[in-house]
Amino acid sequence: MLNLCGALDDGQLLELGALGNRRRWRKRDILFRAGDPMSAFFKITSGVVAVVSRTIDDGRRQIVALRIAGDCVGYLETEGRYTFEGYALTDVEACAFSRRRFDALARQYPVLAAATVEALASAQKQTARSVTAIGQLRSTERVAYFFSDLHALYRERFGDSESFPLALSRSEIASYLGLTLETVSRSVGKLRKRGLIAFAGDQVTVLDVEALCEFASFEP
Amino acid sequence: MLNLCGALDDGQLLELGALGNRRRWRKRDILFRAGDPMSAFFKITSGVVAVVSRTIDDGRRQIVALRIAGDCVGYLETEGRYTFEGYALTDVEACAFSRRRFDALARQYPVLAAATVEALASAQKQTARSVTAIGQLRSTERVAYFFSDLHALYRERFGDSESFPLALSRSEIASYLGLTLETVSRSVGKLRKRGLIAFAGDQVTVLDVEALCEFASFEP
DNA sequence: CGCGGCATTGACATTGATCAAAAGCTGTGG
DNA sequence: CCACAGCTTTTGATCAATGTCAATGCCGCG
Repeated sequence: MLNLCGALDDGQLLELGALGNRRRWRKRDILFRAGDPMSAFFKITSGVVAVVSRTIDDGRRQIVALRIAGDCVGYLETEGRYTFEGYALTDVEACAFSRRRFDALARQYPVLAAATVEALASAQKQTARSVTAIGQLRSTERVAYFFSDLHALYRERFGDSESFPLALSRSEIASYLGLTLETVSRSVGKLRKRGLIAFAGDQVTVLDVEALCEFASFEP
Repeated sequence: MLNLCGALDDGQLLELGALGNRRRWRKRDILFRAGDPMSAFFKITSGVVAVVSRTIDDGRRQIVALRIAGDCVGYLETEGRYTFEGYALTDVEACAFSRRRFDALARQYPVLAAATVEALASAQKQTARSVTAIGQLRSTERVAYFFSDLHALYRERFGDSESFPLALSRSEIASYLGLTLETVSRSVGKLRKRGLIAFAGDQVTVLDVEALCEFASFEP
């Protein structure tokens, strides 16, 4: 739940790096479970991780955020336990950092603390956008939002390709948007017919960002 | 978008206090507008403020968070401008703090930085709960969630009364939950008939928190 | 007393969920 | 290389939940 990319890649990264511990997971693995005692958080090196909330009794689950290479996950904690679940949507590589030691370091280096604040603030903005989309948009608008969102995420991280791998199944998209997989499927169809997005294997191409945002009646 | 209650009430609060500047707003006033150049954020002394998102072109608005006495609002910023709007749901009193000076101070006092992280993390958890509620629950469950949520908020801040003032109109509740005011009205009716909540003037009483949460199929 | 704002209630329309079936795809083993 | 099993996706036919529109009721305030 945190992306330390910016200011963290500074001098003291070495010291920090010393406590990073690379690990791997396969698609569908769980990086950490909500309620498990937390010791480390993770900085993703490759792959996509879903932050999922299980605050509802019955099976229902909500994907609260998507994290890709460069982002951190598993930072949020309640009473020493993970607040959410980290679920690998693809094969994933990440560095594990001891939260305790990280906090100690952050007390020494204000830059690090500032980066943490920055990362949390950005996560907060993102989640707030999601609430807005889910609360206010109708199904196809939501799906349009989803693609423009993902597009922006990849663009910000990896520059200007209009294509990126769609790591989520229909049903995963559904539980990110609060819809059913059938509705998602139909909506995706509509967007494709309108020539806003296109598929090639597991790659999505956003053909017209402007139109996509406008369709979602969402600001970019 | 931040609640500095905890660690902030420490020694250096004096220094900080020196830059706090008390102000008042009437119900329905706007504390700050999304997109306006940001200079200060606010620590609420009394009243209730809605953080509202206007990322959608047409009129639709989503209340992204509720903030009461003790919380901070207006901390989130994008390119030097407020990300969201702060809207007074009641008459409000708050202290304005210069963001610039606050940041400078946070660089000196690690405790302050830590408190900021803490506050943002807590806001993030709260918003994630909201996404989950809005994405997964049906109308009456959502309304139940709303009351249990508000109940918890007041309880955490002001101790153990089961009653608190309902600062929001049906239509405001609606735009917090992504529903229409009519649906909210009907759902409130149902909850009242079931004896889970009761009204007396502008005061709500939660008669049975357990049952309320269970009804929302939401963990407390 | 009557007006203006909010809340409630009702009738009806629409969206999206649900249930069910068919169509693609992928990998495995004959 | 083909056939088939086990997926996910697409498509279709209903149905229920919620939005929409409209009327009425309630209450405080001028």
